[in-house]
Amino acid sequence: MIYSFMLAILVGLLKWFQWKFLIVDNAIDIYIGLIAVFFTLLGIWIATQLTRPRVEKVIVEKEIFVPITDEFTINKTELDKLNLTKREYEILQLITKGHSNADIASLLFLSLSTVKTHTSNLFVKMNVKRRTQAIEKAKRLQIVE
Amino acid sequence: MIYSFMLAILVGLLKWFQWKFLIVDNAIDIYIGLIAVFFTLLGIWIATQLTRPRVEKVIVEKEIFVPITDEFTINKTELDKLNLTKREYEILQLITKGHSNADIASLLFLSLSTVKTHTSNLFVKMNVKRRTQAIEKAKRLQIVE
DNA sequence: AAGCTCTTCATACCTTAGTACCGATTTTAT
DNA sequence: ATAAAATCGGTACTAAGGTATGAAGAGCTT
Repeated sequence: MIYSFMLAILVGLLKWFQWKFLIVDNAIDIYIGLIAVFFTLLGIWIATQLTRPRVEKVIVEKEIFVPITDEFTINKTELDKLNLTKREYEILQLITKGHSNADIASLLFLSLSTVKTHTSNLFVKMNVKRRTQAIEKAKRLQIVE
Repeated sequence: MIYSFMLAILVGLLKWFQWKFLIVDNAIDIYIGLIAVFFTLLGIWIATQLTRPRVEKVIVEKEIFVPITDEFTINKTELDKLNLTKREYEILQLITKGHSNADIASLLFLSLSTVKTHTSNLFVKMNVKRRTQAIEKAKRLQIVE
């Protein structure tokens, strides 16, 4: 639309210049020059309108120091050394969470006797005498969270 | 330089056009139109040459994982909340290391009774029922190492 | 000086933890 | 298939943990 409008102006200008050079024949160079300048500017204007601004992206890396997420990973080596059974390890985990033997019996649907048997065997394997020592050792060896 | 070269072409063209319209007087509109189109294109070309691409800096955050300096710092806020006495806190620390009441009595040169009194008061303040729960809570609140 | 908290210790009582020893299934590995 | 390990459960006993209550001295504040 803008361009067609420009063409309209162009036509008008042509008529005007045509009339002009009939009057002043020698001034034709000047008019042509003016046309040249005008259309050059028009071209520049069109170009700036049509061409999207060329954007050159320069990627700048900004270093951000992030503390390693304190993901707990069990020390499998140490855990294997202890040679605990599934049940024993399960019970150890509950012990470290502060559960009593009675609690554990309820949680695992076992009798108190069974839990006591497991804990006793567990302590022998861990080479500790009390559950509090088991907790301390388990946390130190990183075999529980 | 390019522009002066263009002006040279322009001068040449003017002479050519001037000569042309002397020969074919009626064709002036066409020549003017050609001039318009040419200089429009010239303007567009100049514009594309002149406009430098805008440089846009894109800052990309690069995460660098830094191992947590595992310097343990006690959570003073949580510790203050509990309002423990020196002795109680001292005993709590020994409990978390797996010591029995008898051990603690020996270590602190106290009677077993005294240790029991302290632990009992400690558990009330910590709102727990057993030493294992105290351990779990103390570690969770990071008030002991 | 009176009041407060902290500390120490004691007795009595109850609960939980832990050991020892046993028997019985069920899994797992050879 | 057989042996070994793991699981489950029980009784009886001892050890340790925990509660309740009281008492007394030390140190601090008002």
